[in-house]
Amino acid sequence: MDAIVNDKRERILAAASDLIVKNGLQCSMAEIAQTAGVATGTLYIYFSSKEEMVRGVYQRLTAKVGASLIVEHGPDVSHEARVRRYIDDYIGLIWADPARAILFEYLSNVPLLPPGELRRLFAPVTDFTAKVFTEARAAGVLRDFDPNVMGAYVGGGIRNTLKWRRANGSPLTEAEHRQIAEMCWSAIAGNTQEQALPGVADRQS
Amino acid sequence: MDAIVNDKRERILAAASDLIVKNGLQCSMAEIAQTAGVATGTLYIYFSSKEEMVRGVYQRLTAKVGASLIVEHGPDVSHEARVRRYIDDYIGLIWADPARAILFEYLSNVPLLPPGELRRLFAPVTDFTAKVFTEARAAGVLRDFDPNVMGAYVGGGIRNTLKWRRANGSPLTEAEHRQIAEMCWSAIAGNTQEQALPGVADRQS
DNA sequence: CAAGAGTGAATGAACATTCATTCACCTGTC
DNA sequence: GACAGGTGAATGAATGTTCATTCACTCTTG
Repeated sequence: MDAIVNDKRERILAAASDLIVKNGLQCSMAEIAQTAGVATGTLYIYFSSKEEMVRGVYQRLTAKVGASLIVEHGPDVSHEARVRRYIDDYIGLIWADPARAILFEYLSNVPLLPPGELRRLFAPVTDFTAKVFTEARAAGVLRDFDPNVMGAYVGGGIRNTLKWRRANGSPLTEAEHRQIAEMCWSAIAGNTQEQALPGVADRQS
Repeated sequence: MDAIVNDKRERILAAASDLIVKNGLQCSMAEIAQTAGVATGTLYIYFSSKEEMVRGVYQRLTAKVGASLIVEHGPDVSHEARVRRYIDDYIGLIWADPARAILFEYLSNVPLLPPGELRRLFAPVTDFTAKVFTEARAAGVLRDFDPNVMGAYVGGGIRNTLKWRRANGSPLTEAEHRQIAEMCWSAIAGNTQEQALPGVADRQS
């Protein structure tokens, strides 16, 4: 019962996601229903309108992003390691599923969803990012810039780099992954030269 | 005669740009025509279809971007200065006109314009970026990464940072501008340590 | 210079199509 | 048989595109 309800809702959102990636928001409700294997009218049982269904698609997306980025850190994990972990997870997340990345980029720039609403739906992720960056900054690990600015810079850089890279068709090598992470870290790392920590992996020439 | 023709085409593209920013690609041809002060049928004199008109809008955009970023450098301008100038121009360009930035971001992610076509239309700008970065890298000023990767990273970082920043409503201070430029430079600057400048404030934890 | 003929950009009402939304009717379950 | 979830054809509004018509302007001719 409840499982079926959720299953249908999930299938509708998955179908809508696919078609939005392919054709944008002009994809028809009939096509979405057909892809999901339900009748047109069923869409309106789960969502009051197309616009609200799109909101559901975006929300589903933020949930997955949050699941990939938000992690609990034990007290033994250094701030630098937390930030580096965040960067790695972000790169992995964006590269792992091209369709998801395209959908995210598209919906984030569509006039239908105003910026204020996007920020509200995305709050769990941005809050986590702000927390990690703020604490790292307080520990002197990051620059003395606004943590939100640093978060936005790193995220935008990663997404745009991988978007360009995706067009190439070839897989992302481990070396490239490391290069991008290095750019991210250099952009926001604090000026305090404590990188000469004993035991911590140091950057090769 | 010719001036009038260009004037009308220009007015149509300007109207379309405005309405796309406001309502996305669903804006109607009738509305665009009305905003431009012409009849509906006139649109089809200058463009064979709505899709081609959108292409025209994007092309008009790339022309403006190119005009802001592409500069001739004399032989006395150092490679570092060229890259820093590029970063500054990019920040200025994106911040100067919010509507233009939104339009650019939206059209760059719309399924109607496939990535291959976007790259083709944007080639003059990316070619210039690649040239500046490639030469700077050859001079040892930049990291030994793919110049296109570095260009994409910096551009994406700037655009996303300013997009987030724009939502705040407050103007961009000179200090913020410098901070963003610093993140860009640090991300791509070569490892050759000529930045060990004396007098730089460093805070030790 | 005057007048007639020609040109093609501009127009906007009409057309065909597409599409979000609705609702009368199923179908399985208790 | 009552009820809830599900269905898909019907509907009416919206929209991209067309095209017969207008008209300001230019060219030709007497």
